[in-house]
Amino acid sequence: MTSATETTPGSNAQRERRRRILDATIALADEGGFDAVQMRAVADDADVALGTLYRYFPSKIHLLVTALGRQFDRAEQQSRSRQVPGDTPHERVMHVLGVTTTALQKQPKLTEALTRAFMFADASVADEIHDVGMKLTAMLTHAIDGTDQTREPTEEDEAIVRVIGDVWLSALMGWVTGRTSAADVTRSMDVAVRLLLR
Amino acid sequence: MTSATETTPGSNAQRERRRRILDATIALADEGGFDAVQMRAVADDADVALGTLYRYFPSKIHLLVTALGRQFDRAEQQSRSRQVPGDTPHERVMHVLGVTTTALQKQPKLTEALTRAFMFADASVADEIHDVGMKLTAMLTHAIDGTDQTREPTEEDEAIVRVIGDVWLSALMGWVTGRTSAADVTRSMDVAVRLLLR
DNA sequence: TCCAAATCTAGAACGTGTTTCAATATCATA
DNA sequence: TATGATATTGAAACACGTTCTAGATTTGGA
Repeated sequence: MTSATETTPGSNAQRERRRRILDATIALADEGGFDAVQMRAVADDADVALGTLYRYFPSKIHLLVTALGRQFDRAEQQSRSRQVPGDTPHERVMHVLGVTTTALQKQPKLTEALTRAFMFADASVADEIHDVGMKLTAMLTHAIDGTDQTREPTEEDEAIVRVIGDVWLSALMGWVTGRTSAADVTRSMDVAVRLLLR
Repeated sequence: MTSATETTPGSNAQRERRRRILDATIALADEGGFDAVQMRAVADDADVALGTLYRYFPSKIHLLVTALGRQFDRAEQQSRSRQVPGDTPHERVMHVLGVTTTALQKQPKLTEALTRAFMFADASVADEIHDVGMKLTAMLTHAIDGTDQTREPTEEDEAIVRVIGDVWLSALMGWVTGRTSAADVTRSMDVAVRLLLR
């Protein structure tokens, strides 16, 4: 038994199963969105029994929100190191939002699946949701303050970041449900950021 | 055939059926929330066949979003006439939000059902969603400007109203999914309004 | 190495949103 | 009023999330 490949608990075989499940989830979501992530299909593709899938993730929502967390981790790792370009908080925040929105547009089905799961999550998924919220907050706060650390994040910064996150979620909701366009998302964010960071 | 009881199309019997369906929907939602609004139960309570229910409303989401629109109409009628108290836009907006949030808290199950439907609605419900959005926008714009009509709603007013609506939806989402408290909703709104109307 | 406990598998089964269909009822009009 | 079109009914059937069960298989400790 080699060890320490991950911090996830369980035996090697279990970590492997978990990875296969999340990979299958992302692949199915990327192809067909929320509806295509069917529990029987995930189990089949991941080569586990349906009961096992439910042992690892107690519901489709848990499964998708966990997958969202993993995606967020990867995106954050990519962006954390780099300095955010832009001379003002406004410019930097819009840059981060722009880059992210562009990335989401490239995998619209996946975005739809993960966003819907996030919206539908109830109290039993509070931990995972909180996790995702923290990562988003960290990303935006980092953008407001810049990497040069000229100032500490103030309480006001945090409040602004929360409002931006809310507007973003609403905009994403409109987009993934097909009621608005991706350009509308950018437009909404631009207006909100202009109002908040002035 | 007496006429002109409503602007809704169809025969008297059809308008009656439609009303019974929406009444049953609201009653079930008020008692047990989103999950309790089961299509078979709605059909039974409204004394129509399941197929008839689907002829009137093509999905559970359409049904609930239409019910939401009806509730909004009633709330709007109540508030439209009255002058919104408060000397500043901030005070007036917070008053409207406070009154509405209090009302929603009194029927948490109903709020949960209608909010969830709103969040889940896809493009096929765009018209109904747009309708609800317009009503909310009108209410908030009215509050910002006051009844005394000292000024026209500016483009900025409209942008602010949209952002407030977004924050409100996010806050409601957290509350109806049991992840945050009703007090958190008020707090979120207060912070957002303070940031936007300064 | 052997055994008990934990885990995994295959598959059936249940609940609820949605679809479908044949039979019946209602309506609008000639 | 008769008749064809339209609406309603009742019931069955399907899809997918979820639960449950009985029998392998794996695992970890004596």
